[in-house]
Amino acid sequence: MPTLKDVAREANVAPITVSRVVSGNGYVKPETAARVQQAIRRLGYTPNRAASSLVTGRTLSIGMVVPDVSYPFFTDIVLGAEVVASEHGYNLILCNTSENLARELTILNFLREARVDGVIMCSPRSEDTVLLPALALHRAFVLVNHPGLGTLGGCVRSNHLQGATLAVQHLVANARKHIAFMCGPERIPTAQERSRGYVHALKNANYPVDPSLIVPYTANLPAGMTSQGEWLQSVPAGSLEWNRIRSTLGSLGARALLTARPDVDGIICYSDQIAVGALQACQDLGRRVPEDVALVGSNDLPIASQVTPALTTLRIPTYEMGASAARLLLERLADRAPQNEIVLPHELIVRASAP
Amino acid sequence: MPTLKDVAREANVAPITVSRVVSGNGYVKPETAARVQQAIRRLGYTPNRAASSLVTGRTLSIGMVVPDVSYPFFTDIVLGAEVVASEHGYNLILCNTSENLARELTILNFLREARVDGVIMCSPRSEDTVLLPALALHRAFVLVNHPGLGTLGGCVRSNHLQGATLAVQHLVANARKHIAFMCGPERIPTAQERSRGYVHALKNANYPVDPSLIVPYTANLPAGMTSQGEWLQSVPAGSLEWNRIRSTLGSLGARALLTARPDVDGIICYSDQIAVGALQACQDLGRRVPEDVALVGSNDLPIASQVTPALTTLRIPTYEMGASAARLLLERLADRAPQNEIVLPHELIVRASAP
DNA sequence: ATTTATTATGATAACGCTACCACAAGGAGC
DNA sequence: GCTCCTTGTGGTAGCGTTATCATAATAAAT
Repeated sequence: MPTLKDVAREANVAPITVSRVVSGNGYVKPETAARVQQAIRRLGYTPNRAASSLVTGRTLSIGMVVPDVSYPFFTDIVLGAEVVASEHGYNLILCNTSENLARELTILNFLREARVDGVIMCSPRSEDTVLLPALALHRAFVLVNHPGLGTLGGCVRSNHLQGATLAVQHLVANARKHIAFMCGPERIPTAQERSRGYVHALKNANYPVDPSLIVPYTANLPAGMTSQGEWLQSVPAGSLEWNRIRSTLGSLGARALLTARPDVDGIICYSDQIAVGALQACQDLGRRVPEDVALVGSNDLPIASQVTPALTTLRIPTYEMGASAARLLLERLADRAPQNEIVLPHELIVRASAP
Repeated sequence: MPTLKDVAREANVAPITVSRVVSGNGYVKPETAARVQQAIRRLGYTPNRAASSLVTGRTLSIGMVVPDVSYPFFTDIVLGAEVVASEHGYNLILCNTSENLARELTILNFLREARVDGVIMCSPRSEDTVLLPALALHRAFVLVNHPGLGTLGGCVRSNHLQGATLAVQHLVANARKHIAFMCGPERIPTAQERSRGYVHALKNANYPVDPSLIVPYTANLPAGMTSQGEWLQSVPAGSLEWNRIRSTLGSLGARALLTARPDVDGIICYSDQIAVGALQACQDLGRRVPEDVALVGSNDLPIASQVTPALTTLRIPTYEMGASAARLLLERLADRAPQNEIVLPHELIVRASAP
């Protein structure tokens, strides 16, 4: 593979001149530049980023860590971050933790070996006391949907209390009397906040908070399993299976809920997949949606608009969150006095499942 | 950030000795190694891959190019490739073309700058005459679902004729008389092969091949657009919207088909998303599925089992395809006499939409 | 005419790591 | 004794690039 030196020889200039032409820094006479460009094309020269970043100390790349790229919610965040990053000449190194706790640290270490300029991390599940030191080893980092790690890094999150309030008030305005909530995986900060948001919103609406209307996520795992992660690891690898698991949990949970509490006439779910499962449970049990039970999902996944009846759901500005995370990180890399936290609002998308 | 030299000084050895401890190559006395390990931990040393690969000429990384990471079909392929790659000490650099033709070449060039050891490319859409030279610049490459680029690279694909035959014969056995096919995007090799597979399978079953039963993909694009790609680029970025577009196309196409040919009693679709759209069209037009119209999708996406009625669909061994692609690439990198092509079979998953 | 700034090019020395060669100590085999 | 092999350690050079300083020619300002 041709090097900068080869090009220099071919164009009869010093290597440094070729470097200037390629990087666009420094003065080069137009004719000289043209001669160099020609040599580059003739030899098929492509610069070596490794060598370059060795000298400059910057890789112009950002580590992006997500639990599951295939989950459209994260895909959109990645997309937003990627657009902003590439506008500034950075590219993303996309890393999948596969919802696997240990992999979070492995990946952070890998990104350190790659000497990425910064890290954007989505919904980490590791203990903060383990995670923070590992993150702090990086030049800069931004967390998405994981508040409370101080000012060492930035944070972008959506307003779960406001979102939950939208959902609860929609059902209240619909004259629903017994509004249940189906929780997400306990370890995930987002899931915790949505649960809290539901409780707050109910209180604000002067509804009693009845524990029997709150369905914990792990309540319906197969015998012997204590977390969703465990279940996910147990199936032959593959995200196709994972989606089924998520919705199966919703189905089991809703069935138990509706059997124990037949008076429930509204269910707010941590995710659209859980809502899809709940929808199936309703159909199995002969409850009409939305007449008997109103259903609200979250994240506005593609599936939300594809099931019948289509799901009313909370849309989170995922693309904007990714873009904001990248902007926050770039500010930190530039050592500009950075904003620490950005909070974005949810939006209620009203469809047939809760009109 | 501490370097190998710093560790060497701390442990009172030569830099090269530290290198040997880290890489595990060469002889080091156990006590020396322990002292070095201690120094590494004390300083928080992490090796610099850029520097290392500059010397060794290998990055131990593989470029993986896919049109859309969020599409579960590709996610699974990526997963398979990743597992095999990491078993051999390689990691994947995941790149998204966003179904964008120009980005295929941009990305191949980026991967060259990164000096990846090889490239796995999924369903490229660029012209072969443009793509092949760009791929040939890499040390080794493997194409997934894109046959016919000779022996310069490897190829992994699924057997579309066999798959189509499964689907057609299933409907024939079900006494369906007028079996239609809804095509995928014309440019995509996979779509072309599935269309060909359908025609072959019909012929083999002694069914007439009626052009009015073949619904081209672009027939139902909005006015002024000539390709799906164009439509995808036109919406505000984001894969969520894309999924809706894919299924909308299916809905429009099926509606036109069923209006023009009311006698159609079976539809085979290029993808599950198109099938979901077709399902909606059937419901809108008052056709019962599967009584009046049997529906077969493809790829066994999560949505296939989540709609009502659940979709009969062709499952493609995606995980295995990714794993095979990685194995093929690693063989090529090791200069072992490599297999050129691996063809994997489809499997028919029978559900309610075509029992 | 002299100073100052701008344009244009190059020589040299790193960046952090490993390949290659060299050397030495110890044991095995003749 | 000698050769040969294994084990253990280090010196030196170089991978492909850019930062830094140096030099020179031209242009602009005094």
